[in-house]
Amino acid sequence: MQRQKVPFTPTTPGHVGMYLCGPTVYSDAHLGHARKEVAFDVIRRAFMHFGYAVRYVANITDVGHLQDDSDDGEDKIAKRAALERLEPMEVADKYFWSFMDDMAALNILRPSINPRATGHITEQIALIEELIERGHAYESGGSVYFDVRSWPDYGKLSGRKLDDQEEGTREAVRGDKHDARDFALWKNAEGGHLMRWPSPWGIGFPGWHIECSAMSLKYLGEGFDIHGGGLDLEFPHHEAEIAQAEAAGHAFARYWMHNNMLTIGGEKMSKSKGNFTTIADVLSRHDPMVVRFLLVSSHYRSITEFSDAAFESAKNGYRRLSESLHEIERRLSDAPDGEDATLDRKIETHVQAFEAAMRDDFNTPKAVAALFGLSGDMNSALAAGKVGRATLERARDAFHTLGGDVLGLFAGGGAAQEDNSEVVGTLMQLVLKARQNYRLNKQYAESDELRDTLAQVGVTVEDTKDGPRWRR
RNA sequence: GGCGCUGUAGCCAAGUGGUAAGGCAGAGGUUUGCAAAACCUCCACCACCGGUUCGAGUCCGGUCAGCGCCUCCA
Repeated sequence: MQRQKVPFTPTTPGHVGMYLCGPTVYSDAHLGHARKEVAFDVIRRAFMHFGYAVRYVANITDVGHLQDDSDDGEDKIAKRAALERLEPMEVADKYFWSFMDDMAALNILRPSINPRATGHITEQIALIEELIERGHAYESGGSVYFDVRSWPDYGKLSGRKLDDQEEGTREAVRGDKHDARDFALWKNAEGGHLMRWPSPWGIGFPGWHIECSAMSLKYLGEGFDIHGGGLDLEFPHHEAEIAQAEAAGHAFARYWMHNNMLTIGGEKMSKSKGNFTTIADVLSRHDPMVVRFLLVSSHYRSITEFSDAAFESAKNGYRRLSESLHEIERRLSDAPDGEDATLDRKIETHVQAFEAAMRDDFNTPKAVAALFGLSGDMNSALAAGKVGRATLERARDAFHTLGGDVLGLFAGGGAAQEDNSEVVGTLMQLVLKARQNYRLNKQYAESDELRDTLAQVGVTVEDTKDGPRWRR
């Protein structure tokens, strides 16, 4: 708990246990979620690349927590349920599955364990009972609260002191609490809460923070390695998780990692501000790999600004990399045997630069730069002539391993033409053949017209030594 | 008010005290029927003012600007 970059040492050699705070499933996920998921997915992939076995636990919050601390506050899932005329669990499942679809599209590896809060009510109640026994929590009016005054360490993660905090409106909603800053472990479900469970304190539902303490300890064990999440969860969510676990006598996460926020026009993208773009919306307009590339082009701890220009830039940059890889693969078909020692050394240099960057707090922008270095050297060499098969294979493998396996780019070969039907492919062949005939007859007006028309619908035609090529 | 972060080229974005990675955009050239792609070349008074140092974008102090958390938020 040093609030700085430190070397990582796993609890169990060769193994890494990671817990990631997942979304509350009550509406479509937005780009901010994508940023977080991609950031930690890359971290997980990097550990795997360096030979660690990773157990990756990412939870789903499907209990509707309160909009605020007042007892009559509506919970988000219930609110949505009323709006969509659905059962609360129907809402949770609907957005759970849409979240899963988004993650799959973004090429996020599936979690080893994907626990849901509603499936771990027993564990949460057990943890609350431990806290009451140890005198760090108290029951009041059918609810249970954590007594922050009883736990001096409260605030150590976010570096704050209780007495410095602004109290403001929270005084007004103190309710049953002894101290305005105490937070709920269990809430009385009076007032018609739809999601409710029996407990030693009556019918109710768990507080927001307790699920993560209970589930991470259950699946990763005491003193597990890494806990991650968005920087906006550092306080109070993660602070509360630590207090709950440690006050109950359980060693908690040893390393904390927080991804920084996405901004639009300099302002944080957030649900409450309404200035967000859903992942589904972005994916309808952009190649998911371009989205990933954009996210990975800035460091996870930096604030990242989003704009149309950023997407345009990412699109062109990503194409440069994937085209380079494609060219290598094309050249492989008639490559001469042998290798090029000088080029091999350059490839090795870039591979090492990439790995060094990833070892240094997962510096993906630097790693991406190494990929561009690899691409540049290969393009240069290929422009100058033929390159030996062994060297081409080495470069291709580097692209696949680093860009593909570690950064998660190049999924599905990275081909932008994958979704093209057989019909489109056949039509394009005919059009290109017709255009070639015009060109051979020097009827350039006609051939250019075909090319221009295709360009208007977003199809680019390129004439190469090996014949015409097209892409979208 | 408390805690914390950021300010690097037109845009995005790295940067461990030793004369500023990378990408996009732009300019010139090679190639091309013309393009596209690719290749070659070019493109930074590191917000401002002091200080420490042989040497500071990097450390310290201050100023200005912006942002985040302290309430649900990735």
